[in-house]
Amino acid sequence: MDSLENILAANPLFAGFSNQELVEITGRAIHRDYQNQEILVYQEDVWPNLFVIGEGKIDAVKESAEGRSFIATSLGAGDVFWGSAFFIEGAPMPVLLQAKANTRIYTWSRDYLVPIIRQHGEMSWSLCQLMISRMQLASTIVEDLAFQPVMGRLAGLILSEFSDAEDEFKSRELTLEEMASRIGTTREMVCRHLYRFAEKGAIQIKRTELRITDRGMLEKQAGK
Amino acid sequence: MDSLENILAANPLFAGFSNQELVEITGRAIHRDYQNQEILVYQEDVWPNLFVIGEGKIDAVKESAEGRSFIATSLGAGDVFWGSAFFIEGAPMPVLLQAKANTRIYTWSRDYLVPIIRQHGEMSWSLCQLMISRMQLASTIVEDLAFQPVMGRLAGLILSEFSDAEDEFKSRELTLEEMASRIGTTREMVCRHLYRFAEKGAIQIKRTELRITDRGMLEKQAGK
DNA sequence: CCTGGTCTTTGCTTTAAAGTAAATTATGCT
DNA sequence: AGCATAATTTACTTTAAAGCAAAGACCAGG
Repeated sequence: MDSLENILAANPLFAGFSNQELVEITGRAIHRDYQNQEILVYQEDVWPNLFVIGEGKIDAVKESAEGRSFIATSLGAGDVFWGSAFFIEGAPMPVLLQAKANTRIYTWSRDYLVPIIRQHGEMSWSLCQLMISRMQLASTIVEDLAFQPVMGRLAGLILSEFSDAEDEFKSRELTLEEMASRIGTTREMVCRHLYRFAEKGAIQIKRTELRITDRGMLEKQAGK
Repeated sequence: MDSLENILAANPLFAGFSNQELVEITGRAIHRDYQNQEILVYQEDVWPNLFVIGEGKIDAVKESAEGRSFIATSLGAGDVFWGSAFFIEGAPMPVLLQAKANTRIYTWSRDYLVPIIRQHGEMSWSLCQLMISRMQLASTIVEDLAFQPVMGRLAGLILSEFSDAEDEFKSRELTLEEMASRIGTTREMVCRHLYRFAEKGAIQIKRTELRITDRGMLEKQAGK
């Protein structure tokens, strides 16, 4: 595991600070550890903190009243995230945050960090840039949900998860359920479409492994 | 029409500036006028500007290769928007911007405005807050597309567009096509579901007017 | 007042997606 | 190794959404 100092030094968000300031900020961070599957914050909670991931993995998940879930994004070591209430008082979390591995995060409260950010134009600016890139992610999700049928979204998912599995079978790291949650459908649909892709020769599948045999076909399906 | 000075004075984004600075910034704005339906910027374009709407209305629209379109949001007088490239060099527009009325905007280029923003922590901070609120909008859209069937999304749309039409018929300002674009479906589907709502007693409809008769039923459908 | 164009409405057909249930195969644990 | 549990696969059914076509209503302009 990397030290917090090294993590911040590598993060553009903290690039504008002097060493001394960084030491101070580092000292004020509160670290918390989570087990795999543990929930950090629930959707709709008002959570006025910003954090950076030391190690592990966190999924940002939307859950419906009926129990379906949609994984909006996954965050990993070095990534920065926040509760909406960090920026806007009383604003609720639009997603639930759940650890997908043993995870350590370093958090700062709104009360401590916001005054520092407001003084440092550079840091606010970097935050703006980070938000723009997140926005682009969200934008892609909307596009896919609005225009692409399940098959197209699944093709995109396969390409992003198994792009290094063109020459050899690669273990399916995601369960059907998880794949379904990433593209907004059910595990049965994912399974059926996987086999449909296999029939058409785009992929080969075993029960626990997958391999891309015709990337072009998948790209066409994904509308790229 | 309001003067640009008044518009900026009312906008939290420019709250941190002195009168003198505001005069300078106002002087550097370039105004442009658009006819109804005219397109300001195309999706995927690299457009490094920020603007405020003086008057009129602008829709942010996603278009699919097959010709379907999805209206992500509508902006009106006083609203601030930007091209992604204003923040991140080379970043393409995630949406197309189209005037939905005769519209005047005041724009600033990245080259002029970004250095000013980076120096003013307050302005960057306000931008962060604005982005968070936009993100929450996007978040709601994803939630609706992922979890709500067309009927639920339509119920939500009716509630937001006709909330002041509980006692009397209100002219349908949006065409079926436009409603469809806002919830990601087709005009025929919108029409059918409108009549289904009418059958159940949630609304009353004439060809060009609409009236809510059972708000509770719509809210339940919309999942609120 | 007629006419062409746009918008709305409706019926009918097709397709995609989802729900249900059950069999099969892996996995982890004792 | 054996057993309980979780994940995958498949068949079958139901439902939602979309596509297509045509009829009706309205509007603007000649």
